[in-house]
Amino acid sequence: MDVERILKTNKPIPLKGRTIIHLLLIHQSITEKTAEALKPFDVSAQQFNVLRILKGQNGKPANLSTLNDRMVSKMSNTTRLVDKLILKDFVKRTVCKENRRKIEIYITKKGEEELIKMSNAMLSMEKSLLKNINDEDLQTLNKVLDKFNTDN
Amino acid sequence: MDVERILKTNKPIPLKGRTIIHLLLIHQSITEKTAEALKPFDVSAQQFNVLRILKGQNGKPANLSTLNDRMVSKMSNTTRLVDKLILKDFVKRTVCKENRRKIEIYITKKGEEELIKMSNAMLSMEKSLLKNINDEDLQTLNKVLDKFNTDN
DNA sequence: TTACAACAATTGTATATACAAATGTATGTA
DNA sequence: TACATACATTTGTATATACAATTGTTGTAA
Repeated sequence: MDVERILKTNKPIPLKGRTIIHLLLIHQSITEKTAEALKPFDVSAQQFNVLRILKGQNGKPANLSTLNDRMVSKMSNTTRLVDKLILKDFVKRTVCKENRRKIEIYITKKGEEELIKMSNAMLSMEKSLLKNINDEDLQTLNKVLDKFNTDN
Repeated sequence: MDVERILKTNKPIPLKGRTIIHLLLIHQSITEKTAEALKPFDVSAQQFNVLRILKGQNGKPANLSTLNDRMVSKMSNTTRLVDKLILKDFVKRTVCKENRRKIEIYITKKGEEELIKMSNAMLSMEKSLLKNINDEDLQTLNKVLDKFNTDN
């Protein structure tokens, strides 16, 4: 990942700017590789994420707000995202008895089975992406990333 | 940026996976802050990027393929992206005399003036985002990021 | 009990992006 | 010259995402 080569420039890039660009380029790469890894299962990264969250519920249902809290995406998408997972028979949706405003979403047997395969594909993707980075470097990386100021 | 808190989980996340998620969360943050910084100028991050590339040409025009090489985005968008910049009178587009297949794109005076303001906004955004990270950490970060395996 | 605010999810619409096909131009070659 | 091929950009279409407005439900204060 040689930032200067990718941007096809010969003048040095300021450290802060270079860092940001570097992160954007790596994100680009992660996104592409994720899409590729999940392609055989016909799900998007976000759909995979929803399935993973539902799995983490250990049988308990999650409603849309909960899903949304644990995701990056916006609320309006979550409904349609779940719609697509229902079409694939990966999740079920029912109205919450206690509070009819809420929707409860469960992962199905089929969804769980597919999720296992997806997770394996994702793991080998991650392994490949990080194959040149040892655990010590990863620790260091995470430590620096922790320092990012992500609040406004 | 406490990954576990954001994902609202109490079980530890594997190092590799945590790193990927960490990067995705930071990207999310960069994207949001960038959009916010550029909002007063009514340009998207990609439009800003195009202007910056054109500025870097030092008066020489760039054609669409060149722009595309230096960008992350896909070719089909570049035409429409430039369309929008033309509407704002930030760039000009002419057919190349030597090779009528090619399109030459220049930044306008107005585009350059706005670009300076945009760049300042972006700089202070970057400064704010990285305010807790010193130069040594940034160097370390870049060194580890260099090790990412971004080829297929 | 009614009226109103808050909540949870959905829908509409505009904009952005991705992928494939189409258009117009140039080049090589038989 | 005529043809096929490659090049550079554009267009069409499907899908994704963002933002605002809407629907249906619940809680609560007068």
